[in-house]
Amino acid sequence: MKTIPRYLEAAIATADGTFMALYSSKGLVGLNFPARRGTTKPGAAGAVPEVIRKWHSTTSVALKRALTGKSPRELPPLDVSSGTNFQQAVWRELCRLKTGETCSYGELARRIGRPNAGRAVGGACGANLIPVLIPCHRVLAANQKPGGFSGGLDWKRKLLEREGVAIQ
DNA sequence: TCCAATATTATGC
DNA sequence: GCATAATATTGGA
Repeated sequence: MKTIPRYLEAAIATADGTFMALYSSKGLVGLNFPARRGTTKPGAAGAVPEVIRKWHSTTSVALKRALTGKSPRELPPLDVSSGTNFQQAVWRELCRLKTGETCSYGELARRIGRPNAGRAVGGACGANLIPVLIPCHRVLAANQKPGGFSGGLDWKRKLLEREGVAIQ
């Protein structure tokens, strides 16, 4: 699962910056937080297949809604083939969380049938390539402690706050 | 195959 | 509260 064939990158401009979406032939593979400086320019949009343009449109809308604390109406197909079985199980479970709902790593582990794999769940969340759309930010540690976040704890706090979730 | 690292959790001081 | 041990999964030597 290291083989990264060839992905297509497309930019999504939001009020919080320009996100970078990564697509494969199967669907959305990854989503990156806005890079500090001059993000790589939106590549040649002309070479983008029709399907991906549609996905990108859906992704764009879903992302913007998610950023404002609302649940996306529609998600593009997610290509999670880059993750292990365990990770995919975790991500699938994450997608079940509704806006404003939170869950602990331990509880999440329990839901996927690995009651003691809380730590591994943390690892799976950290390996999540599609933050925001796969709500890894809604996962807190046991005592409602913040835990961590790939794109920076700052984002986690901001996202949760917009969904009406207060964290210590 | 083994070793080290982790966005955890439960327990003991 | 802080330090320590236990546990699951992953990635690399």
